[in-house]
Amino acid sequence: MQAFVLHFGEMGSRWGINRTVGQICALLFLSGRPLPADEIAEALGFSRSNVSMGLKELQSWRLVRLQHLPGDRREHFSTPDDVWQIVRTLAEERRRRELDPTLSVLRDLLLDKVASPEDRHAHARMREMHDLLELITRWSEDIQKLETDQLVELIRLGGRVVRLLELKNRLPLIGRGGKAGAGDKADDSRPTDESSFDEDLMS
Amino acid sequence: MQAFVLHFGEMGSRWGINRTVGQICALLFLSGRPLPADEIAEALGFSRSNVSMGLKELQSWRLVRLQHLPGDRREHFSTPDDVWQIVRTLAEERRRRELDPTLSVLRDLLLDKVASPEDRHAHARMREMHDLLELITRWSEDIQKLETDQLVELIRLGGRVVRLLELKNRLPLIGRGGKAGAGDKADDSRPTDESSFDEDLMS
DNA sequence: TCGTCTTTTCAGAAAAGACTGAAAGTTGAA
DNA sequence: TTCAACTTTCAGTCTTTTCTGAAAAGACGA
Repeated sequence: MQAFVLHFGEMGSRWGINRTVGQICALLFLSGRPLPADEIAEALGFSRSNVSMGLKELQSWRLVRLQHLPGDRREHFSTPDDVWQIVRTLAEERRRRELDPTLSVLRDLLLDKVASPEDRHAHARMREMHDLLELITRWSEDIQKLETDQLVELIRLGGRVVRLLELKNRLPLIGRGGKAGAGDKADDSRPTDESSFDEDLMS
Repeated sequence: MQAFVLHFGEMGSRWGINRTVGQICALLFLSGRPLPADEIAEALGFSRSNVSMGLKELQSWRLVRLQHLPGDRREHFSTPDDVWQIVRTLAEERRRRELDPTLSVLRDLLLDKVASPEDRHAHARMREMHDLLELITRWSEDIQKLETDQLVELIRLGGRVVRLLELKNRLPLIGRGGKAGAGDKADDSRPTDESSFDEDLMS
């Protein structure tokens, strides 16, 4: 447990969240029961107030839930039981905090007039970035709608699709170069090379 | 350009990379041509040596390439032309730096003997975490094998699948047997409960 | 080889961030 | 209402990270 908690402390500090927060989260995750702040402070060797800060932060990430145990006035904290739930919450929160604001900045910038040829290039780059982030945002929103077991299957499916394509590439006699395929997405108007992929998949 | 660079500086500092590095990367991305270190320093208002550090860091992330322009002794730097390439490199590098070490720690910890019932629970949690991370690692390795346009299609496909399932749920007359799926979890190898998901998809 | 142009390194200044103890705030039972 | 149990806040300290200028190291042409 020691090692796990310390590792996630380190990991935490590579991300936005700091060591304290990482460790608290790891501890709560491993612990079989909700813990009160003072036990956390004792277990990790942090000051009580530091733990209080950390817990507040974790709550803002929706990673810990506060609950009251009968016969104990102290507040107890716990992470969700399901690892997948934790990861999903984390992903969603990161999207909200990082992707969304970035997209919003990009949208604004794309409204500006292009003047110099230097700007022209920069503008085009921003659009590419914008489109990419929008695609990912949309995808992650969709993903969030799935039940966890469906999500797991979708991930496995992804892997299988890749391996399938890979296999196909090794047997070039089957791969004819296809066209076809009706409109798709549309939102970015360019005639993406379309077809090939889903057609291959579905066949 | 100003705004874009500043924004990515901020974003950078929320991630592991620092403001300087984020700004340098953003600047190179927007700039239509490779830039020498001193131009970067001037454009961003950092000291020459700071830029040198930043570039070194960016190179360790494989996000910038060094090149020599004819007739100029200075080294020039540029990001890949393709946004997708950048994001993919970033993802791969993060996996290497964050997921892999974590998995390795978890694997080690899972070898330890379980003693107390407290440990029992912690052990189980670590296993869940391990399995999840392994699934994601595998998936991301698979994903990396695709050409960019295939990847884009796969992402779109994912979204479409979700919307399809969602639609199906809204028309319960079609949806026979809910949930399904016997054992889930567990490593891989065995014939995963298979069916339910992809069968639904393919039909 | 030297001299010039360029990059890297590094010790320490400056800034940012984490952490603490003390004090103020909150809550619920009596 | 008061008190004790508990939580939060915050000013200040300590730690870490970032950034700089000066100096060393490297590269190239003459």
